Parts: sequence; C-alpha cells; structure tokens
Amino acid sequence: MQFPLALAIIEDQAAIRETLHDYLCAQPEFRCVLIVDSVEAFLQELPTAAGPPQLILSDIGLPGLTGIEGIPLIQELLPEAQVLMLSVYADAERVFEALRAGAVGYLLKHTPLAQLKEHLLQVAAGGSPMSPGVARFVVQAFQQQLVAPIAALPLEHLLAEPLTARELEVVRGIEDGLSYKLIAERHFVSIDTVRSHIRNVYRKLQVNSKAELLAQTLKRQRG
Amino acid sequence: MQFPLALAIIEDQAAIRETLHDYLCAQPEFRCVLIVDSVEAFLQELPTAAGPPQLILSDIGLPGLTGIEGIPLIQELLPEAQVLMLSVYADAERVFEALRAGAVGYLLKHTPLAQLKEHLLQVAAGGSPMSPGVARFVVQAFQQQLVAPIAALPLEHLLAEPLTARELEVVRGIEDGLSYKLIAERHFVSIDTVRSHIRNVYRKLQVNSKAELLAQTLKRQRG
DNA sequence: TGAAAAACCACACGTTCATGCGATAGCGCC
DNA sequence: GGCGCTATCGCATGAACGTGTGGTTTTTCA
Repeated sequence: MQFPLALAIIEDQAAIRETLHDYLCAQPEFRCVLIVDSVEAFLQELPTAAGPPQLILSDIGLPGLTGIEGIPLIQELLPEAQVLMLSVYADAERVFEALRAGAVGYLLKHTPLAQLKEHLLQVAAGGSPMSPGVARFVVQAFQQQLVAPIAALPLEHLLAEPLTARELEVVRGIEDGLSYKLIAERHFVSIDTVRSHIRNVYRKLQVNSKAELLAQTLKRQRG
Repeated sequence: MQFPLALAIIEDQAAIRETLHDYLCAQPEFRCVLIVDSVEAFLQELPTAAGPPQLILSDIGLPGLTGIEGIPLIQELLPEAQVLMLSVYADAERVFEALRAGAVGYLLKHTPLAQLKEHLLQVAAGGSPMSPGVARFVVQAFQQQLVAPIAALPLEHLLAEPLTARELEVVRGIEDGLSYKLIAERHFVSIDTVRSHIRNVYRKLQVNSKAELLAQTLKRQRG
C-alpha cells in the first residue's frame, strides 16, 4: 500500500464536510482528490478530480441519491475503490443494505476524527471497520442463521476428487428425487450403469445412501 | 454497566494464558473469576468460580472441545455471558462458524493487550469487536448476498394438512440422512412406528420416497 | 367424559438400493 | 503401444425402503 491514499468525501452538511476535510486532508497518509456534497456531484465531478480515489468516505443521508444508492453507481466507474459509510443511522436494516450494496465498513458519525483516520487506514489494509454497535447487528445476523455457512458453491470445488460430468448428471437426477430406473431412462443408459456411477459418487463424497447424499446437499445449501 | 466486569479466560497455552491473566486481571475494569485451559475445565470449575462470568475470552484451538464447540455449552449454563473469540486462525469458515455458534466478536491473537482490553469493554457495551481482516470476511458474506433476505419457511405453513410434531421429527431425521433404524433409535420408538409416521408424511406431502421428500425440501430451500 | 387425533406397535410383501464381483470399449497422453 | 481414466454393462446378494393390513395406548379437547 503506497501513501498517500487518494481519498474522496461525500457529505452534504457543510460543517461536517469542512471538519472532515480539514482534518483528513492535513494527514500525510491521505490525498484528497474530491470533496462533494452529493452522489450526483461525485459522479459528475469525478473526471475533473485530481485522480481516481481509492477510498471513499460517504454519508448515507444525502439529498437526491442516498449514499447507499450511490455505491453501485460509484463502483461501476471505480471498481477498485472502497466505500466506507459514515452515518448517523444505527439501525440494522440500513447497515445490512449498505453492506449488501458494497460498502466495506460502516461508522457512526460520533466517531472521533483520530479513530476515523485509523479506520480509513484499516480499510486500505483490507479491513472492515464498524462502530461497535453496528458490528453487533452484523454478528446477530449470523447468529440468527441468516447467513449461509460458506459459499454455497458447486460441490465439485470442495472435493479433492472432482466428479465427472456423468457422475454429476446422476447426482442431479437424485436431487430431483428420481429412482435409479428413471435416471437411467433420462440419460438412455442401463440401470446398472447408473449404479456404477452412484458407486463412484458415494466413494468420492463419502456417503453411503441417497439420503446421506441429499442430506449433504441440503447442508451445503443452508448450513 | 457496572465495574468490575466478571471475566473468564479459556486458553491452553500457558504463556499466553499467563500474559492475558497478568494484564487483564490487573485492570480495575475486570475481575477475573475463572482462568482455565479447556472448555471441559471451564464447565467443570464453573461452580467453584468466584462468580458467574459476564465476559468470556476464549481461544479456538483447544485440546478436547474447541472454543467454537464450547460456546453453546457455555451459553446453556450462562445465558447472559458474552463470548469473545481469540484465535490464530483467520479463515472465513472458522469465523462464520464461531459467530453462528454464538460468539459476539472475533479477534486475532496478535492483537495488542491494550486493544484487547478496549475490545472487551466494547463487548460489555454491546459492541462486536473484530480484527480488521476478520470483519472483511463478514462484510463479504453480505456482499455475496449470502444473507437471507427473508427467512425460508417451514414447510408446515405451506400445507393444507399440517405435519404433527412426531412427523416433523422423522422428517428431520430423514433430512439428516438417517435410516429408519437410526431415526427409531434417536426417538426411542420402534422402526415400525417410524414407518407409520413416514407413511403419513408421504401422504401429506404427496411424495413416495425419501428421495422425493429430500428433493422437495431442496427445492423449497433454493426457491 | 367421550370421541377424535396422535402416537405407538406388528407382520408381510414386493421394490429399490448398496455394494461386491466382474467385463468391454473409447479416449488422451507420454 | 501401453497406461490410466471414463463410460458402459452384467449379475448376485443382503439390506433398506414403501405400502398394505391390522391393531393398542395416550393425549387432546370439545
């Protein structure tokens, strides 16, 4: 990570904007490239900025587009940029929306300037700073099992021994609730061939019955 | 929040345990009530502790039960206690598991003692401290839309004929990949009873095999 | 309190499944 | 060419499953 980091600020309240500007832009770690009062202004003035921002500190409650609505628009132009939200709102819903939209962190406005600086540096270092109460919302989402355990990704990637195309076909048949006989008919092969594939699938997935196979699939999908 | 906060520490490595003990227990904000080297020891010695801990700082990599496995056990005895994980592992999977198990925060072991103290206080204040990289994993889970927008709902509400408690139990057994025999053993009934329930479930759900039942469950879960 | 619902149990029969042992044929690749 | 992998197919056996019929006991609740 090389300093100074190109920083942009989106904040509509002039007083706060000035404070952030005065403090952050005076830091040697940052180089302010764009200070605006709305998402619209950001998008419009971006071409005239002193350079592409790497970090964007954005308010949520803005006139016109909200900070949350702005994230995807900004990321379209600046895929590398990381957006850190700075908000007075501390409700779970807004936090989730911001994170889902692509924000990498969420701070409350009462955060001291020195900490804000630290948090911006954490973002640049791959961190995701969140004010204490905000983080608790996020953690609770996990505890309420709202989050899938691990990327619900094609099982083949999780396996040492990948399944062949044929094997995947019969697995899909089983996931559709078909009997061996029907799977055989679906793919125009004999039932013994299906058995043969199943045998290999079971070995690779370490299961011993249709039920276990389906149970594993279920688990993978919900955790 | 009244000080001092009752703190317990679970850490198997003596050197680290001593360091934590020496530093944290010397702080006026904390009152160490139990310092142990395993989850098993924690559960066993809890009755003899100087009082019920409000905060529990636990390692993950422990001999016997892991810190993650210990969380639900601990929470059964101490529903009010908040568990903060302290780990050398920085992989997404372990972080998710810990949070899902009930941890309120997740710190890496290289965290400086002074920060660790701050983080413990944050926990007591309703925060969820996470080391920067750890928080990023969590945020990414949101960005990858792994968070369920709405809860996926119990099949019983979709049915004209609702399943009875017993019937749901055997369905869960099937979803866990168990055989009739194992389901029977799990609920201390005969295998013929299980058959009987299965029969009714199949009629209500309009399916004719385990595979179809599981397939239906799968469909329902992924929409 | 009395009937309905749920839970429990038993036996029997045919089907499907799991898994052992094969075998043949095509393909890519060194 | 020979080697390994995949796909195909066959057969046999025991276990698990699905479904029919018949019960009894316990719980629920109108």
